[in-house]
Amino acid sequence: MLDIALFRDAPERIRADHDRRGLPHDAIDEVIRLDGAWRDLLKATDVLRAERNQAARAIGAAKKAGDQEEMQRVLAEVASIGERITSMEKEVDEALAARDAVRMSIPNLLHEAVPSGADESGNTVHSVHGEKPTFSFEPRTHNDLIEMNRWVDLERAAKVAGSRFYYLKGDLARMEMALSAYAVDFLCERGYTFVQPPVMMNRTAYEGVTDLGDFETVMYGIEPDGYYMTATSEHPLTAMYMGETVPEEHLPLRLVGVSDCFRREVGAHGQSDRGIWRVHQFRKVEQIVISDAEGSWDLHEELLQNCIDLWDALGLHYEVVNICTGDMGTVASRKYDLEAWLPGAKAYKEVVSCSNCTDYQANRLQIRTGVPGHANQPIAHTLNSTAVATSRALVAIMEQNQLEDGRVRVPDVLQPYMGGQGVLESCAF
RNA sequence: GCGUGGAUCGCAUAGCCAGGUAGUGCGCCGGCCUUGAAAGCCGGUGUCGAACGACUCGGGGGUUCGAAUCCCUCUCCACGCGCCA
Repeated sequence: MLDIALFRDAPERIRADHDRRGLPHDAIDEVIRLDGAWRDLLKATDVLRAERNQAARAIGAAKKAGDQEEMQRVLAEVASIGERITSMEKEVDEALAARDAVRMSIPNLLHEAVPSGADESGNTVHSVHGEKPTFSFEPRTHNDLIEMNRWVDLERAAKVAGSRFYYLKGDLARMEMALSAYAVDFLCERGYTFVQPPVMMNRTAYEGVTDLGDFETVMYGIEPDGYYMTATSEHPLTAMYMGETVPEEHLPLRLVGVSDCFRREVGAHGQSDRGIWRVHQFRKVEQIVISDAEGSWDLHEELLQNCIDLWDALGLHYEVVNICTGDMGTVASRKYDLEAWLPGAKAYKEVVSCSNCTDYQANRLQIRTGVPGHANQPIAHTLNSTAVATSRALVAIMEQNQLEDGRVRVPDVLQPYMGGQGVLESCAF
């Protein structure tokens, strides 16, 4: 959510941003109009309340003085004012909610380096890493590999849970744990603090970190308790400091979280999404940074560099993509994706997303930086980046490291986490 | 799950029983004083607002002319009991 002061003092900055995105200005004008209406209503209500407060004080004074007559006179005078205030207050609340409903739909201001483009075809390649692997045989898709090795049981998961769930079995399940542990260790060595967050959040906290539409299409709701399963540890980790001032001596706050992620994936269908590429539950190691405004762009580059070093260490071939205006979404000001090469699918596909949300999330969450206790503390900046989403990283490793017989070579850096095992063997059942 | 006690300004605390301008200490900011600092003294120190003013005592609702204070409800915390990996 953008600072309301931008709408009042510098709406031309928001308009210029909408021009880059190819969006009309209607919503901006609507916010400005609704803000004016809210402020007028609030002012009128304040006048009424001032009247009531004055009367209440007069009654108190008359009572103390023992002047029954004066007390009764003032009482009669303000008899109906309470009801009027109550109904005005309701209007004020509605006016503010109406303003913010539209304000919430307005996306973050884009960084100037974001390339222009209408959709994902406008994304530009930032850099290419590793060598495209070559095979002396026709490489299989991960779907073939998990099936022939019995590493994933989709049918029984569908029986027990539903479609897009899976049992991860044997050596592949073991490598999943190795990946998580390796990525966490990797970031801890770089000064990130390991945090295991709750995987359910309440509605208030969740509204601070995501689009309202996500409640319909992404998150699972837990009734009767009113919790939501987290779609990524970005959400509980970013909301962690909601309503607080992070002391400047702790900045930037570098966190590495690991959690299972739960996504409804409403509307997602298709052959390309078979297997474990797009599923309702997967584990993800996530980088989160809370910083001040000055440091956030350097930290965005740091997050990307961590991903590059981590994925290089896994020995995989991938591209870093600079996301364009038309593919950006609401919250990020700038975003890089890592797209790994899948030899079986013969395509680069998204495995990492690295965003600087600037003050857009922190504004809604009211996360500030500075010295606690001071007035008007600046709003923090929040950044997030995948380190590894293990289900997708497993797909990339399986397809790039596959052997002719269908087994898979374990990346060197993961072998110490698997008792020195060098190759994934198939499951007996 | 049951019971008891709590939640007040950045922190700590008073006010609640008995409704009538949210007080005090610490911290922080500014001023006086000083070569400079400390101490001391004075003022300020939540939100909206140009200002008058309004709002703010965990959240929501109610009673009342008026609620931190009374009533209802929810959340969280502490302690005890019960249950439990």
